Amino acid sequence: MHMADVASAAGVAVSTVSRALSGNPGVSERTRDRIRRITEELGYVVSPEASKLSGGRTGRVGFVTPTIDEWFYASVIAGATRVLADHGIDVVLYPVADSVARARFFEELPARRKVDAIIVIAFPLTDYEWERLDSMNVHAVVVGIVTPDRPSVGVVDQIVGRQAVDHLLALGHREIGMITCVDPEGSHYSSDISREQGFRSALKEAGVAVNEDFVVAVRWGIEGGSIGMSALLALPHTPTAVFAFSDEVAFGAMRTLRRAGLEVPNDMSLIGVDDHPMAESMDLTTVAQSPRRQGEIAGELCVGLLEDADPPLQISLPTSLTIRRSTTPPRPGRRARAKQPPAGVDG
Amino acid sequence: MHMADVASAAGVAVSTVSRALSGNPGVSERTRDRIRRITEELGYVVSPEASKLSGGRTGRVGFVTPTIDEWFYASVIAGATRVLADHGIDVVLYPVADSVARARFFEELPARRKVDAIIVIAFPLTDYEWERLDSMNVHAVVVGIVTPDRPSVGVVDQIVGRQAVDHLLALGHREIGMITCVDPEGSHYSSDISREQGFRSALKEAGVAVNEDFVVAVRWGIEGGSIGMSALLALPHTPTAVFAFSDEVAFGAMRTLRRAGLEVPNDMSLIGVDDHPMAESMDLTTVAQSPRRQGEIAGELCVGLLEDADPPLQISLPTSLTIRRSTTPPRPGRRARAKQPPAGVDG
DNA sequence: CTGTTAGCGCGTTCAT
DNA sequence: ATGAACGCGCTAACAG
Repeated sequence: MHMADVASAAGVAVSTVSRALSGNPGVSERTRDRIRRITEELGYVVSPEASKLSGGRTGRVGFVTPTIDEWFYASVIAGATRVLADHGIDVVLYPVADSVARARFFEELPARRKVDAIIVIAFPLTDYEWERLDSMNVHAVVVGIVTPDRPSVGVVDQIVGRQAVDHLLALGHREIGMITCVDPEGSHYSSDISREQGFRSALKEAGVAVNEDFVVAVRWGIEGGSIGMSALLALPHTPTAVFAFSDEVAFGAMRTLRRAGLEVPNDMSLIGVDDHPMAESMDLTTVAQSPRRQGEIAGELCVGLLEDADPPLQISLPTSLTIRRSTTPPRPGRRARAKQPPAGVDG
Repeated sequence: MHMADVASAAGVAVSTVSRALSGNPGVSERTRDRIRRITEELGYVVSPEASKLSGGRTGRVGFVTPTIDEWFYASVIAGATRVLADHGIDVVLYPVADSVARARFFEELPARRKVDAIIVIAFPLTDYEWERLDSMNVHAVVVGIVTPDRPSVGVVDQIVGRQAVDHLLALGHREIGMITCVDPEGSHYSSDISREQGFRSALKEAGVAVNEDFVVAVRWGIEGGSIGMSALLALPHTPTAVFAFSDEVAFGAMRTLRRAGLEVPNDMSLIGVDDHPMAESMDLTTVAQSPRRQGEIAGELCVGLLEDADPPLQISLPTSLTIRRSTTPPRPGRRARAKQPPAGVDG
């Protein structure tokens, strides 16, 4: 079943069919409709390969992402995929889980010649990596981090940190800790640095000195959060409130607190970032963002770029403080102190 | 930069370059190595479009999946993507979130001519849908549900139900409820039916009659679980233990219990399915499965099929009971009874 | 508005 | 072991 079959069935030339199907001008509406109908009846579809080969687009957008199965990344991909699907664009996945895969991706560029655009999720590229990406000669957009000079959409992580800390300050907390994240290989996500900056500047403006013991860096995730809180509880003097890098980190922190026999928020206030689906169930106060929405906008950005429109280049989305029951004013005289030794896994 | 450039740089014909790069026989190892080196130096990559057009594969596998941003699906995709990437195969996403998108997918078959194989995640296809899929003339594999006559990998949901209920029975429970799931449009996931079958047959074999009031069907997810538990608590006579369709459903159920002032497991034992990343933190007893592993195997199945190997067709993976602190023997005389009215959202 | 023609870049015969 | 030539199915330029 080729375009020629449709052409002869319609009694026209292939070029007419091509024009009709691609939506290009130069065909009468009558002919176009007839050809569409016949195409339908015959169940014919244009071969994307042949189409691309002779000058068209690939109709594909590639996603470079650290993981697929974590909430943030999955949500971004889901949002973008929905939007792109509406435009008939397929999404191809290029996971770069660790530094080896990452180096390999930018070295070999497996997406070369396979996509019309690349979307990079939430990790900062080195100059070399940008150079490689640019060498592909396709559009590139960053989602999750607003990036200067690049089409990008994300939240402003300094503000995220401020919102969280301002809330704790407003409640009366002065001894505030932070559990931030580094990736297993020691590099940074960029959001970690920015959120910590927000944390520090909010405290500074409030005239509160940062106790460096209160800032711990762990591996991202529930387990990391659990370990981070264990470290804080081991301090001779503990904070009365903790800002966790993300909700999942906060969940881990909650686990450690619970297993230590401590109550949130009475013994310790806790605030996260994301508004993860579980946050409501856990009564976790958080700075909400919508990765799904970010993905959708990234998709729209891509579509705009591909259509040679000139869409706005840097889009920053607002985040909002969502107050639940994990934060409360500090209780004078009450201070977190493990009532039971933390379980082994938390140490 | 085309194959011709590599050919002239190497002083050979394009056909030789083609053979060398595609790994086909008919080239001396010396020549092949030299061509490879030059290809590398020039940064040349074969055009997948042109390659496919003249008889090759697309090098792509499509995923038909209800969602991308839920843990189970995301994990399957992540597992498969990793395996397929090792074989140089790209993954393309075809989300079918609702019945409209689903009907449209099988009607228009947007994946036609774009992939070498299709992987369907965890939903049962109708005869018509299979017919459409088969009309694409590519391999199709099902993951999540072991499917007769089709290459598939999954767990046996009847056994899942049995494992859960047997555990509750062994603890001494006799009044056991189940929160199962239907999709928002009333159709079934297949796993729901099978797990309920397991639930019923386990009870039957133990000589315990099923109290039909104890079986409630809700929409999948945390919210659904919350509503399901509210329904059970509203009963004049409540179960002492509940089997939730999945961990996320169980999390919702836990929320309702907590907000009703009830304790798990003392007032109610609760068991889920999956071993979701949050299950450990929530101390949830569960029947563990590994969607990631299922995805990996689905990927391997695909690779085998594409390489004309004949891999095993139906692969069922074991599930294992993971006992945590959400299940305990029933307390005689103690029975779940809301101590506070459930919060509005839970009603 | 429609038909004809010439590539798009590569795999694959068939020769050599 | 290597080269030449054809065709994969389509789009774009040109001709009518």
